[in-house]
Amino acid sequence: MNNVVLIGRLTRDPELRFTASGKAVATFSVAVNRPFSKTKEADFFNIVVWSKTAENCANYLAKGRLVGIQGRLQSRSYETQNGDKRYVTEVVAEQVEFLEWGNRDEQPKKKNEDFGSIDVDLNDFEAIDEDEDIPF
Amino acid sequence: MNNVVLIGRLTRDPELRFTASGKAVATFSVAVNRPFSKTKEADFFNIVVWSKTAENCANYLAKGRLVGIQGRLQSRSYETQNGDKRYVTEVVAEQVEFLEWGNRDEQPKKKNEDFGSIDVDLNDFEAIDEDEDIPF
Amino acid sequence: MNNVVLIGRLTRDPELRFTASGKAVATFSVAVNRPFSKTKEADFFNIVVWSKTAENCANYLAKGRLVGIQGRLQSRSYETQNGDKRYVTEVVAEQVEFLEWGNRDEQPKKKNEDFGSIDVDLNDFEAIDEDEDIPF
Amino acid sequence: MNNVVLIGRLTRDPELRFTASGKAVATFSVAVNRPFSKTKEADFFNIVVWSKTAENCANYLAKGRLVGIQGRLQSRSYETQNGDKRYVTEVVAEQVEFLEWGNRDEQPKKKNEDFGSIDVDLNDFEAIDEDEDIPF
DNA sequence: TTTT
DNA sequence: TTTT
Repeated sequence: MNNVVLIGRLTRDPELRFTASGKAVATFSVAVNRPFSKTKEADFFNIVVWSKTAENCANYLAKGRLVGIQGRLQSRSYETQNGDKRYVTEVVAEQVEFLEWGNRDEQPKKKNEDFGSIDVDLNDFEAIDEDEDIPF
Repeated sequence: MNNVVLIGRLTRDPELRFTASGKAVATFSVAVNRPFSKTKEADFFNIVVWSKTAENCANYLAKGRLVGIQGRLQSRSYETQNGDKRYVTEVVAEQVEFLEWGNRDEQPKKKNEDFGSIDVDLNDFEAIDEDEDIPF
Repeated sequence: MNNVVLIGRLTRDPELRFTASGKAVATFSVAVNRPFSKTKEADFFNIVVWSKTAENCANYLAKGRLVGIQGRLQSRSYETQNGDKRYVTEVVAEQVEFLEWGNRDEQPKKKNEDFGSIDVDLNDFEAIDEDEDIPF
Repeated sequence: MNNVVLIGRLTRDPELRFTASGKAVATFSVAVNRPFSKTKEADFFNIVVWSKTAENCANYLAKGRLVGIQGRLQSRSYETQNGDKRYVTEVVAEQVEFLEWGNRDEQPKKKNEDFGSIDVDLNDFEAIDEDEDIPF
């Protein structure tokens, strides 16, 4: 059991990359406001999204937009340039719900819905080699 | 909205510390097995628990025990010895459910229940200064 | 462990009532759109909120508004007029996040935030007698 | 966004049925203990599981076993014999984690693991016609 | 720097 | 190294 739900705003535009095997991966960071604390304002989390959802995020999301995210927590380690190990915890999104549509050119087509949900395409999800490295 | 649920096993005994103001904080790490991946076996997360729940965890949990955790994700930064900033993401547990009781001396009193739940005491929770630093 | 997170729209204005002991309870229903199904469009759930949060919901929410809800599932039984038992499942909200502010007179004071979070006041929460009957 | 996590015990053995198109569906009920209430002891929820997971539940679970469930809430209506509409809320499990293995003949094969996870087979999941009626 |  |  490993389940995370967040509602927050993108702190920057999503970045889209591709794995060696051609699988799309989008990454972005999200600011989640804290309800009970006035002095420290938000928590910031790195989000990883795969496949079709990754492309949808890259196409339709932008800095500042409000999203709902459901997924799982993942721990990952990597080596720094100086050769020491670093550990990071990130959220692998299975579902990204757009809670605000843009008013820019990247406006989504489905414009008469006031909010929509861009979910994992299970076909893609199934094809994911979860052990394939994230290309960053 | 910031909600996490995990089921996993402690990778070490909990450590109990106290803030300057005397508030108890327990920390431990949990290994959560991945269902869909055979090659990479588990994710590891740091858990922070406050107040009465912290003491209960310190008293009754031990390395290897299975727990259910409900809480929220938190991002925190600190300075290394060399002065550079490091960012960590951890889980602040609001509820810790014991899914396995020990068979050691630290056996819980309520021994004829086969599983129990040690939840945040709201009295304590309320008293928490969430901006108070974790003492580590 | 009993945890629910929903994002949906109110299907009607919240109703505010009070228990015999004077505790506020708000109830409303929420429509949650299904991502994977085109033919059946939404699921509908009854939400129960207590205390200060109940009053906030009654004051600031209205039919059609988008909210994020975090809470727990509850099963409850009651007797019909004809004396047979009926079972219902509802969501007891611990946190209600306003994802859309109204543009009516019930506009919230904190008007320069574009979304806010109205959480359980732990003081009140603590005071709740969870076995007290919901007045309906 | 529609996400539920429960930990509880089966109140009866799972029942396995098949839809007209041959899709497996298992149903069972789960008792979830309440942490904050002494007088009312548990909430009871109906669980629906599809496909391969349904068969795994039918084969390996039994009354009394402890499980972790992750899924989504679903509302459904049906007609009684007398022709009036009844509404039910149930949990459609996407993941069922066995937190206790049986010591009966239906012992799982993977016996040297002390707990395991039987997840939705995405292949099956994908094939589900979510609008197909549950056969009860 | 990890659990079973 | 952050959103509104």
